[in-house]
Amino acid sequence: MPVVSMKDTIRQAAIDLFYRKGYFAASISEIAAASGIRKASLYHHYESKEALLFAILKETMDDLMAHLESCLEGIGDIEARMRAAVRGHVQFHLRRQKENFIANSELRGLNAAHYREIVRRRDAYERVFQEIIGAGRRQGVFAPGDDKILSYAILTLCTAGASWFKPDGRLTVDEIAEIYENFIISGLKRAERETEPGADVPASAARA
Amino acid sequence: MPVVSMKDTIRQAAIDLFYRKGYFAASISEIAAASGIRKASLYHHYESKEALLFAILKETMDDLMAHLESCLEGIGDIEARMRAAVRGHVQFHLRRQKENFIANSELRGLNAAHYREIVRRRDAYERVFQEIIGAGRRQGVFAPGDDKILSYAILTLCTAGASWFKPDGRLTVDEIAEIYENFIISGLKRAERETEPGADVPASAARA
DNA sequence: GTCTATAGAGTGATAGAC
DNA sequence: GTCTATCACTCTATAGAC
Repeated sequence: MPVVSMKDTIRQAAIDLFYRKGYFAASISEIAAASGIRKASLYHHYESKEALLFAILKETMDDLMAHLESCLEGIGDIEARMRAAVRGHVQFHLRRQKENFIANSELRGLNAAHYREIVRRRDAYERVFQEIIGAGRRQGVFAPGDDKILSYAILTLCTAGASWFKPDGRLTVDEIAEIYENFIISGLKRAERETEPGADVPASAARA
Repeated sequence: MPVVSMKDTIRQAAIDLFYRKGYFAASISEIAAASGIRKASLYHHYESKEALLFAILKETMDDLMAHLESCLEGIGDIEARMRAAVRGHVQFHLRRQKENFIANSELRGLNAAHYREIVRRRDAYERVFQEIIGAGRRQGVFAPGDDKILSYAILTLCTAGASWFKPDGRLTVDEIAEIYENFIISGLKRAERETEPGADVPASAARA
């Protein structure tokens, strides 16, 4: 048995090319060449280009959820749970930068059935954050706000880190995670308190 | 003179298709068809597909910067400046959703010279935010932090709003802008204060 | 300013030998 | 499991008539 299978070699080559050029701009020929085989041989391992994209996205989403669950295990306090969730999210995105970038930008390359499968996983992941935000809000730990919008805000904030992060740059993964952690906890605790003290914000309260 | 020129019609068709399918997945034929002409005629108005993309991105970035400057005009107070900048950024991104989405995801479609031109504009825009953050930090209005990382955080946070916002949805542009405004001001004021009271955070202060 | 026609290259995918 | 050869198609872009 080889140290890494050709299937994994192709996967890695595809991740690299999809990240650098985008799914549509990267060709099967290029992926095959980067894997050291001809393009016809690639079809022995993956039945289509779209299947290769789906395999990458599916594994990334499953690993992301597993990582979140392991980060939250045994933690009860709401603020601690949010800190752990944010830290885990940032860590995963910075450590597996390319795959996560693809997972956030190349969903259009999937067929309808595969698209639904990935979105279902993404929704389940977001729901974990929404539940923590909602629980914190009900306990009075976090200020009133819109759970969904705040969850999108938090997740995209951390996810975006993956687009500028350089592994050998000025800051480490943990330093960046800590900056985000504090920024988010502060934002959640005080957001809107000054304008709507103690009350939930009605969606209809439009400003002029 | 027609109400809208063919050049503008093509531009709008391209914005719509680049937004929905991505730059590489959208073809010149489709853009021409959506504009009511044949593909050969399109080349009378734009010399290449890449030139069409560049025209869209350049105008979007110029308008974005002009909008920011008009939002900040005559405002001196740092917190008020940050609030105005965030509000302006969110407004522009939600009101011109498609163009901004393209500007944040299709830079890879540009040639080297055009890429540099757009990045130069983006950097100038980010610098306005970094200057406000830095001034606030020095005045003690904002907590110590890393100006660049915080500016990326703030901008991507608001930009991301454009990816889920629906113009006829539950919340208005101004409601969303206000949520972000408060979240960000809270995050800036207290971020890291608890862990590093009163001191600037050295980049080398790694956590275990 | 728009058209038809086409050049020239590259695409994802398949057939079948080894 | 990898190869060569090829299919059927699409792509961006150009030539030249009207």
